[in-house]
Amino acid sequence: MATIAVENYLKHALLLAERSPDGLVPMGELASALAVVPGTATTMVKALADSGLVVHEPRRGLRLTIEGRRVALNVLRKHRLVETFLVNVLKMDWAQVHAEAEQLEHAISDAVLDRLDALLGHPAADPHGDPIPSVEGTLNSAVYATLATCPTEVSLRVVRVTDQSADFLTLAEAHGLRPGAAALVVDRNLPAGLVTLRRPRGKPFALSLAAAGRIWVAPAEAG
Amino acid sequence: MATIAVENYLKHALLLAERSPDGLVPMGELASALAVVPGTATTMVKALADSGLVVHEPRRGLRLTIEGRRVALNVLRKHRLVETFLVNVLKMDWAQVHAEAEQLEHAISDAVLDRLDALLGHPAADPHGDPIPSVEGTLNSAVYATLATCPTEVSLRVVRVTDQSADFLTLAEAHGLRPGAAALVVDRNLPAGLVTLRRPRGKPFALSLAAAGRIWVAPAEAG
DNA sequence: GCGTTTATTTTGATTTGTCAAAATCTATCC
DNA sequence: GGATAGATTTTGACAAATCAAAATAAACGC
Repeated sequence: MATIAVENYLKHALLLAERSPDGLVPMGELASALAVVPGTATTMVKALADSGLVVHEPRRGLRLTIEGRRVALNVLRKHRLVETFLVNVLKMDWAQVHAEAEQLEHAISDAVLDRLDALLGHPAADPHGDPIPSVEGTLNSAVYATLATCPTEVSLRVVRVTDQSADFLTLAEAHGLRPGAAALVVDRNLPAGLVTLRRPRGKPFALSLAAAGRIWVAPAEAG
Repeated sequence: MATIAVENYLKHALLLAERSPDGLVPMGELASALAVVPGTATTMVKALADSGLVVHEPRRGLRLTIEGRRVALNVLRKHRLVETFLVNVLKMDWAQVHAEAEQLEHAISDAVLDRLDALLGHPAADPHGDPIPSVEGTLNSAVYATLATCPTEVSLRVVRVTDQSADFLTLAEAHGLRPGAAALVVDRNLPAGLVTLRRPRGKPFALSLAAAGRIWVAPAEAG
């Protein structure tokens, strides 16, 4: 079995690879995602390469192998199903559950995972809207517009909030910006870096462009 | 926070201390409970003593300090509540859940623990009948008779099955010997090392004295 | 009471994952 | 085309947890 450290390296490598067009993950990015100095990442990546979980391209970065990706998806599936369980069943605050799931994702067996998945009704996404990898190992990575890029004055539905920090999630919650929520961009002021939003029956409020870019949306009528 | 290894040492020290009249746990017993070579246990116990979690009495054994006992009870509470959750909510096999809980007990936070406890209705014992320590840190350690020691031809109720091995639990399950089940000792043949039992509307069957000694019982009418 | 058995402790080595800091590439910029 | 800034790798060290095997202490038997 992969150790906790190995699972974490692979999980973060997957998340970074998904956001890179060619699947190549630079060492430095991996190191800072893991809060580790670059040299540590190099050492570990070489060990992972020896185990056939990644391919190390010296001075360029790393790529997950099929096997490495399989392990990473399994960890990510555990993480997101655990988050869903914590929010939907234990009624915990969605701003806290990321930290909890960081621990539990390494302790939960595949057998428990399957039961949990069934209990939750095989959800497609976690409470933040992050897609849950299927048992077969596919990850829905559809790309949506964000509040920073979508058309204005059009009815929207929040589909995903891509920030795990408790502070940001608490802020989003305070404005009702959870996946499924309806919203509308009233105005976007690029020079000022501000986006003005309105929720049904709510007052308009502003968000920074950076924050708006972390909230993914779809047209209100879409499934 | 205590590491996983530290939590395991303390948990096993507590379980062994409970079964020792003076609370002194010999090194060898601790080492074999942890499946570790004796020298390793010595090294670790000295480190635990430096942290104030145990008192090391050289060549005699160790004792938990108040603080060590507090940590151990917290781990044990997590273990047993997790087992209860796995059986009662996820409907897992009671023979498997011990192994699952061994991992989860180190990954679950106190916040999750509290929610779980509430969800389960603050149970007093896990599916094996092992008492669940309270949040305040008290452990009900009432001593019961076992099928190896109780009177014969008297109606009984199983209260606890003190063996974590999957094989033993599967056997007990096959005979319906779960906590709460009614049973009666038909005969006890000490020279042969055999106990003959009967369950309501069931055929008599035999168990070894060793196995019978792991099944705790109370008179049927008792609460 | 003295030797033998048994438990415990010591010693030296190993594995895993980490950091600090020096060395080494690579890309780019006039 | 050579200096330089940036990222990456190397090197040496360390902490945690472990094992193997030698050394030591305690208990027991007769």
